[in-house]
Parts: sequence; structure tokens; C-alpha cells
Amino acid sequence: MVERNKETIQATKTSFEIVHTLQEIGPARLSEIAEELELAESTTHRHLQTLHDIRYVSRDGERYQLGLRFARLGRAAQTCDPAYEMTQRHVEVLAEETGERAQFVVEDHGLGIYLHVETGSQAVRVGFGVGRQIHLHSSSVGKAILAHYPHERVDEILDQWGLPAHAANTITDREALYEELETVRDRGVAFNREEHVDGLNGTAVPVKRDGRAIGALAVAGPSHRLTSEWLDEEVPDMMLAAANELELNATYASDAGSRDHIVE
Amino acid sequence: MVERNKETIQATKTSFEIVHTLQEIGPARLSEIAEELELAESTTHRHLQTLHDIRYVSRDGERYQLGLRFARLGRAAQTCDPAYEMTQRHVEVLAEETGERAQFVVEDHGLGIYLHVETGSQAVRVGFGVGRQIHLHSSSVGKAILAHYPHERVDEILDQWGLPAHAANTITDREALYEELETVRDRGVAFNREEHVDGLNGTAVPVKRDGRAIGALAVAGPSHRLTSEWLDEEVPDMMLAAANELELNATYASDAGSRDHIVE
DNA sequence: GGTATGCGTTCCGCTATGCGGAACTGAAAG
DNA sequence: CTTTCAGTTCCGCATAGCGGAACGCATACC
Repeated sequence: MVERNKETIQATKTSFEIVHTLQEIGPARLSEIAEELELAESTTHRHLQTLHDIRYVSRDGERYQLGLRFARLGRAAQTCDPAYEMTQRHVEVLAEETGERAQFVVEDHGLGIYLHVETGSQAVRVGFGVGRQIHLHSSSVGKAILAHYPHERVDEILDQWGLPAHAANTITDREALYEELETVRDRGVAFNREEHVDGLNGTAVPVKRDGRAIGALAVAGPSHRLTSEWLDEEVPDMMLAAANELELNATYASDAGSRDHIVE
Repeated sequence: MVERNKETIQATKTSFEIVHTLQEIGPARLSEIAEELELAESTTHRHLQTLHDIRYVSRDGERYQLGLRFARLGRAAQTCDPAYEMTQRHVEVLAEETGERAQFVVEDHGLGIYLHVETGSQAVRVGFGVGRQIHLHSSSVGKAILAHYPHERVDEILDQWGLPAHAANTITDREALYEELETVRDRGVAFNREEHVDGLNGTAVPVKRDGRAIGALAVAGPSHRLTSEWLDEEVPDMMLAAANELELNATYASDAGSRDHIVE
């Protein structure tokens, strides 16, 4: 390698690569990780030792795994988001009222991240928990958010992540997505008809602040249960009411919000 | 610096130092971080750029903050723990039955980490959320866990973290703690009488597997409400029942547990 | 009980890599 | 128009991180 590598630190990236490997394959031995990442064992060892030192990985005899210290960082990252606290209750209520899975999602680095997930009484228990990432083009929440973003930002995001197909109905054409976003903007509600997972529908409304979306509320469920009337009328009404209340809150509370800073 | 630095990577540590700074002081500007850590601005810049690249920090104009990608890692770390799933329900039930705050805590690197926290109807809402770390010597959960650890491990932990005083009643003498642990082992229940926070009591029972504690269930509340009879008799009974069920589960399910591996 | 195998750790020498200082940019304030 | 300040880029140097090889240390195999 000759050129100066875009002003970025390799060691840090490698350490996080190791963390990702542990996240994906779970508790693993040193040699597995080294092989997976095509690193020398000595190098892998040094990284793991460092991460262990600072308590971000634990080892149980011969297996390494993610340290629970990450739980703290994860929480800190979530509570940093101004929308975190005020949306929690609304998601709970939505889950209860609809009986389906309710969620609140925000955008970060061009992806959607689930901040809250509540499963109603009859909700499907698929693995879309808190912290999960989702492409914005193929989900109701994503479209709700993108519809209220400036054009150039939407382009940036689509450039970065593309429009990969996740299910039969995924919108993979950029122009088609623009049109869809237009519609979403007009209606104030975004739908997902089996665009992300076959058999799964969703409905989302943006939560705005100063005209820009700071996140989106959504309800998701199996397509056979989220039928047209229910989905087109009742659910959106509930969600719009919630979003409305939130928006009042958001602009009202403004920066007076008491960030519950966890000390130490 | 002359000696080879204990076989550990400085760059990774610095990156995490920056992450910690962001965790503590919240959204911050580059210069603040650089000053806080006494790093050159160019160095700080390089680290932040790297962390931004891999989506672990976001920037909002001129302020950097923790990226939400950490939420995913945090969840992954939690669900890695075999006790995570099976204890959730029990904590919920305990919170409901007692009306107080119920918790499940495990040990990692010699500290207690809250895996579940549920606040009952009248529970105090202090900042001890999921992911929070706590010293083992000054909490009911900690004592419950330590009481069922091998002696040498307890020593190691005390060597590493000491016995700092957090409240008026904190046990700061090693011998006194050993005696206390003896008592806990006999009774099967650990108490915390304003040892961690003044005015806050707690009761904990260990959840064991093969004789070793894999975590502890606890109920905590203001000392005026958690009075002697209630605390000494009823609460422990409820918790022991829960722990018992869990232990059967733990040894029964053994390694047959279906780890709900979040794919992608 | 000796040998083989496999995994983890330590050692070592090389150079790429991360470092701080200084120079540059660009915006906001005076 | 100048000054100031925060952030970014440039640059040369020394060190810190790298891979390969050697070393321990088990457990398995014969």
C-alpha cells in the first residue's frame, strides 16, 4: 500500500472488525476470529487483549465474547437522542391499542435504527429488536422519514446504501421511490406492503420538528391481518394523533428537556 | 516511554477514550474532546473521523455524539448472556408483585451489570437503568453473587476494584465483607441496608448453576418502605421461588437453549 | 509414556502507521 | 479589512503495530 490511507486509523478499524465478528458469530476462539478476518494470530491476540483490558470483551476460558460494557454505551447512545424519552409511552400505547408490533425509528448514518419496540398481544415475534438497523427505502418508517428530508440528503443516502431488494415488492428504482415519497408527503402516512419481508405489512407516520423528520412511528404485522380498511383508516388515525402530540411536545420542550445524564 | 507497553494497542484505547468522553459529556465539539483528553487536535480529528466512518459516532454540524450503532452492540452483548432471556419475565413479575423496582444483574470483569430493570407502580425512578455498572461489595446483588463465587475469584475482584464507600453503611473492610458473605451463603438471601445509596434498601437472591452464581435477582426501594418484616420474609420468599424456577430452567435447558441469533 | 497436534502466547526485527506541530482554510466577530 | 477561533490538511519522525517464527502447554493419539 502506497497512498496515504484517507486519514483514518487502521488499528481502530481492526479492533471494531473483531467486535463485529464477535457480534455475528457469538462467543468464539481466537483462531476462529483470526481466520475469519485473515489476520495474524499475534495481531488478533493483541487486539483481543486490548479490548479485554478495557472491558469490552470478556473471555470465558477459551472463548471470547462481547463484554456487557457495551450495554451501557448502547443505552447512552439511545438516551442521547432527544426523541428517545418522549416516544416510549406512545409506542407502548400503540402496541396495546393495535395488538400488533409498534416501533419508533430514527435515522443515523443513512440507516433506520429501532429506538423502541413494543409487541402487542398478538404481534409476531420476529427478530427486529431495539438497536436493529433497517434500510430506509424498503420500510414504512424509512419512507416516512425520507419523505420529509431535503432532496440532496435523500440522494446521499441512496448513493450510500443503494436500493437492494429485500422482498418481492421492494422498490428498487430510484424514480419510483421519489414518486412514492411524494405520495407519502401528501398523505402524511407511509405504507409498506411486503416490501421488506414477504408477508409483513407496515404503516408509519413521521414525527417532525421544524419541518424535518426526527423519526417515525410505525405499526407492523402480518399482511393478512393488516387489511386495507383497518390499515388505511384506523391505524393511521391513531398514529397521527400520537405523532401530533409528540410534535407539540418536541417544539414545546425544545432544549428545556432535562437530559437524565447518567453520571460516573 | 521505553519499555514495550504490555502488549496492548494504544490507538484502540484512545479511540475508546474518545467514546467514553462522548458518553460522559454528551454531544461535544472536537476541541472540547481534545482538551479533555489532552490530545492534539489533529489526532482527535483522525480518531473521530475513523469512528464516524464506521458509524460509531455521528456528527450534527459541529458536535460529535455517540452513534446509534452502539445500541445494536449493546443488545447483542446482552442477549449473548445465557440468563438474559429466561430472567426477563421473572423480573417483570417481581416488579408487579412488589410494586418496587426489580432487577437482574450479572457479573462481568468484576462489576455488576444490570441486565433487566423493571419499575413497579410505586418504584423510585432513579438512574439505575439497564447497562449500568455497580460495585459488587456494596449492593445486595453483588453480595449475592460473590457469596457463591470461589474465594480466590472474590479476592481478585476486591483487589481490582477495592471497597470504596458509596454511602454511610458501605462495608469497606475486607474481613467484614467475608463474614457478611458467609451469612449470605447461609441464609440464601443478601440484604443491602443503605450501603450503596443512602435511603435505599435492597434484597437479592443468587441464581445459581452448578453451584456457581450466574447472576442475581433483586428488589430495591426506599428504606422507609422496605421495612423489616416485609423485607425479611415476604420479599425473599417471592424471590427464592423465582430463583428456584430459574435454576431448574438453567440446568434443564442447559445448552439446548435456542439462541435467537439476530442475523445480518 | 512418548509423540503428535492444535491453540494461545511471547519474542523479534521491519517498516508502515499513527503521532504532534505547523501551516492552511473558512467562517464569524470586531 | 483585520483578528480570532475551530476544524482540517500537510509533513517528517519515531514509535507502535504488524506478521512470522519460536515457545508453552495442554489434550489426544498410538
